[in-house]
Amino acid sequence: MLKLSKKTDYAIILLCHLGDVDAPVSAQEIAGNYQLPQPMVANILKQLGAAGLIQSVRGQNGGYVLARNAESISLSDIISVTDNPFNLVECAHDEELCKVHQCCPTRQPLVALHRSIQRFMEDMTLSTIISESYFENLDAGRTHHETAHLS
Amino acid sequence: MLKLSKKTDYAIILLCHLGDVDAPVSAQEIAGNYQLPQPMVANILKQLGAAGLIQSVRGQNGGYVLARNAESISLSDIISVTDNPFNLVECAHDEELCKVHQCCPTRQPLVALHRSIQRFMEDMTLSTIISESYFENLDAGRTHHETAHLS
DNA sequence: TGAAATAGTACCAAAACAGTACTATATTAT
DNA sequence: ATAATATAGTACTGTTTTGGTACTATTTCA
Repeated sequence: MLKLSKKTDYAIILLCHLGDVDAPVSAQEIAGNYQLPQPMVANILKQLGAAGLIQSVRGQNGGYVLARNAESISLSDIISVTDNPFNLVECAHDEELCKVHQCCPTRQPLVALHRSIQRFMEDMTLSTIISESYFENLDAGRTHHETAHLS
Repeated sequence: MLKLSKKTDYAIILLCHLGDVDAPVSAQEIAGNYQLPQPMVANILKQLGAAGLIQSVRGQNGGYVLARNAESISLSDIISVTDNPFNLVECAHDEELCKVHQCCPTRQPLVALHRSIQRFMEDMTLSTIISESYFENLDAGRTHHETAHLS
């Protein structure tokens, strides 16, 4: 349906938060701050950890921190973990999947659109997202954020 | 999952075909031509007709023709009919859906991405798609249009 | 030792997707 | 007239994806 999944939506919020602090942050803490379902947040963090985008600290006072700096994490990286790797049309990566590729009238322009979106998402890093966030500078000291993508 | 639905995918193929001929073309004819499931093709054509993108001619020798010229039908128009109107995030069109947009850390950059994609899809008309598919037959490696609207 | 945290799955309900089917109506060729 | 071919409208269904929960095991610290 050409829409970001909730999982991706949440993941961006979580990563933005981790990009703002140095000490490990727990799933419970983030879920509480943004009013997101705690088990979902926990699962997404596990997944982001398994993918190497964040590092986990186990045990009491544990949590998660970014595994690399925010400049090197792209929106494309995030979506690849929480959705599948971006594929506007199936034939974008594998031409053989297109059963009418000999006479397909749409592959070329759709692949062009795919690549444009792909490139945009690769260029948009977590640090870009954080710095573009409108209220970030005004609100940096706050510890409680409300979420805006809850339907 | 940030992927075009089959319905949209098929719709683009159908409309490209209709943009290439003047006489009405039937659902059966197109389905046969592209090896697509006939009932699906018929349903999509009905939907495109109801939305005013194509005109129907009933009765024997009937079929469908474009209701307007190919320059005035955009990819955005098509997607609006066969999927829902494009919405990368729910708050992109209606800020009020964003209950607490004052504190949302991700809205701004995601809406920027939304608008870039939206604009690309509005600029990409059916005639563009048709002419680019013509290029593919002559020069399949030609991809220099790909970042025209998103960079 | 117990509380708090991650790790790894497995599970479930609701929604969306892809595709089919059926009845009714319109047009045309014969 | 009527049979054939086409759209109009809509309802249905199986499968996949999505959104979210639950459970067990392990790690760490106080």
